[in-house]
Amino acid sequence: MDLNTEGVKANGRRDRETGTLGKLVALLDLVALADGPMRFTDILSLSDQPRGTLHRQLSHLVEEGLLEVDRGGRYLIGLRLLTLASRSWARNEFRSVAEPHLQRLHDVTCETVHLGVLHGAEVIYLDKVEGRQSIRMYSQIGNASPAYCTGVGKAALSALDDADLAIRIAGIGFHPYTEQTLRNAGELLSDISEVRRRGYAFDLEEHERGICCVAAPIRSDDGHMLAGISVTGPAYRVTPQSLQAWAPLVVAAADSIMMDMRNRMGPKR
Amino acid sequence: MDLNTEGVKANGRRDRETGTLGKLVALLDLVALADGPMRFTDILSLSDQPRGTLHRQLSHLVEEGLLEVDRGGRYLIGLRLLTLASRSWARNEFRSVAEPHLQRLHDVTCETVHLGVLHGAEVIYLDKVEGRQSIRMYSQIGNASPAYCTGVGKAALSALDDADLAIRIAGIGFHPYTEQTLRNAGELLSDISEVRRRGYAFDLEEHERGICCVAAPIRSDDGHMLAGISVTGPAYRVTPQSLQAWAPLVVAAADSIMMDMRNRMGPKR
DNA sequence: TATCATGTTCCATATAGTGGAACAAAATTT
DNA sequence: AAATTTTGTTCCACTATATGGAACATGATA
Repeated sequence: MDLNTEGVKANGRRDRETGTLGKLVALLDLVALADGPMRFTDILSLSDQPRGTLHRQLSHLVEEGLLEVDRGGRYLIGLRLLTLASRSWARNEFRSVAEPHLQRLHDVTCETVHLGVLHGAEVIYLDKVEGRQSIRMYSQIGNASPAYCTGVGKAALSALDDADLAIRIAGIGFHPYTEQTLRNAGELLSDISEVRRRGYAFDLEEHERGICCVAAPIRSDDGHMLAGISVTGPAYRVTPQSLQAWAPLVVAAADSIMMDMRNRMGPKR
Repeated sequence: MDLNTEGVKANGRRDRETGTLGKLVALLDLVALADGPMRFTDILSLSDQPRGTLHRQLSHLVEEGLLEVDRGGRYLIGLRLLTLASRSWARNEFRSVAEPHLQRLHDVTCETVHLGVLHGAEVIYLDKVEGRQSIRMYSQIGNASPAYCTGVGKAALSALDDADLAIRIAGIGFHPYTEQTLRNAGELLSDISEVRRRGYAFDLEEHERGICCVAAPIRSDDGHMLAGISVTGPAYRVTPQSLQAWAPLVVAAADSIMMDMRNRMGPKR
């Protein structure tokens, strides 16, 4: 994980777009973040490129399949990205090691189970096992959320040493998603010391109203990668008591995943 | 969809890597296709770049989060791609329109339902609804498969006009995945005329032994995008008779998706 | 038809990528 | 332990590629 702070915001996104690639990726991001296809002029006003330049950049991205153009000449993210990403996901060792454990955790709790990795001060969800009962909700996989208001995020942060923690927390812009959202570094730090003490983290409607979870951290042996798993459910069904009851199970599953990873890594490949 | 054939192979992948971006994307592809993390030298031997150049290219990709380096200095696809791709997936209008129909089809058949779009001569799977009974298999989403040996692919191809069809079929390299795989353009064309006649396609273990499906084509109103849906199951459970019985349902679902798309698109946004 | 907004192409210039070679660091052999 | 090979990183003159202003299209609106 990258500890270099210069030019990198707390959310992990780059600041100064350097080089040809940087500019193109920034464009990709711009289009991906929009909530629909964008017309040339929309992009023009958001990027600060001259028209000729922008036009060529977009053309190149389209040529490579990273962007697509719909019949209205509007740009949207291309399927090539989906293909690239899916391969990486399918072959991700961490994810595949964790999978059976997530499944088991789901079988016991009957609630949604998440696996996420820490990236800067964000959590990126790598996998989830959904409750059969729930309607199929917006797929979380690949989604990046702030670490400070998610169970997985706080669990993962709790596994950092203080120096590293301080660096990552430094640049967080605390956004009050709900009334329960932690409001500043102080609140986050004290929550994290709680998490360290007991070994698991809660998210009690801190990111989204009506959504709660328990989460436990996963340390890779070398501390190079931090992750977490969580059991999540709607507040009307999942009480603090049930979360509390599940905590040991979540911690145990996290530990098992750690063990499996160590064993898998062991026979130096 | 791109009808330009020069420099584009039948499988849809580009031939001549032009420009800075092209070379970098080719590298990404190379790493994504490998079945594990790659060391610098591995990549060096596969790409035909000089060492200095390759090193800088990789560094740039890593800087942008498109690649990552593990503790052993090996390269693998970065999570940034997953995040980008997931956004595109979640906001894909086609996918979201189709979703309830896929779900319904699954509820009736209790087998796996797929949605895929045609891209050149490949099918890219956009969504799937899995059987509860089956173990969670390798996720197909984002995966690209040859059109000529998949139900969705043949269904989508059948919706093309002859000229377009000829162009796409021209460069296909027919690979005999199983004994049932169509072996050449002639076999494919005659199969497709069958599909056109009856309105739906079968895949009887043509791509993977023991896997069968029925599929129906989805035409977007302007013919700009072609897709298909299928109901897939293991041969021991799914007989040709059950496939035959499901065919009208699949066709009906495909038609409904088309209608919904048309309505959604209608109010010119 | 005239006008304005939007999208595309061109080309001299500046910039960023290139690749050979030299350097550094491990891993392996002697 | 020294020598050798294999692997990874840095440097810099050179050149391919991206840049961006302006001119050219296209299409929508008045």
